[in-house]
Amino acid sequence: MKRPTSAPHYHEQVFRVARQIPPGRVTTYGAIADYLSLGSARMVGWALFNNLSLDDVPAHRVLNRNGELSGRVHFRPPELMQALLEAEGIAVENDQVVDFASKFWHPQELGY
DNA sequence: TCACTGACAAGGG
DNA sequence: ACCCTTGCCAGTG
Repeated sequence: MKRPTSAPHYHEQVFRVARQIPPGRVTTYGAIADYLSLGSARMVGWALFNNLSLDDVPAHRVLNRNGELSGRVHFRPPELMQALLEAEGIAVENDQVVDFASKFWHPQELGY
């Protein structure tokens, strides 16, 4: 549902960035929060949590700072998050992305 | 209105 | 490397 948003909505900003995470790459709650100057990484998780139904937002590419799939419990089934990542060629082991550092993508890489 | 909660992060011991 | 504390800020009771 679309609602009249006059004030800056955290949701919209988070989605805007999340949608641009390249397939096969991942980023973190903190990186998105930092890029948007939201002040708190918790806001990012909160935004994604409240909009799980949006299929066009690759929420599975957003991890915590350790590259762990901390948000997997909110997928149905929980294993879906890992499955989506592996489908993009991202190896996951023990709820953690393998070689997280090389897969990491920061919003600042947006064509500058 | 106050207190507690959370898909988090950074720093200290 | 692990555990605990603090900062963060919108939602909820």
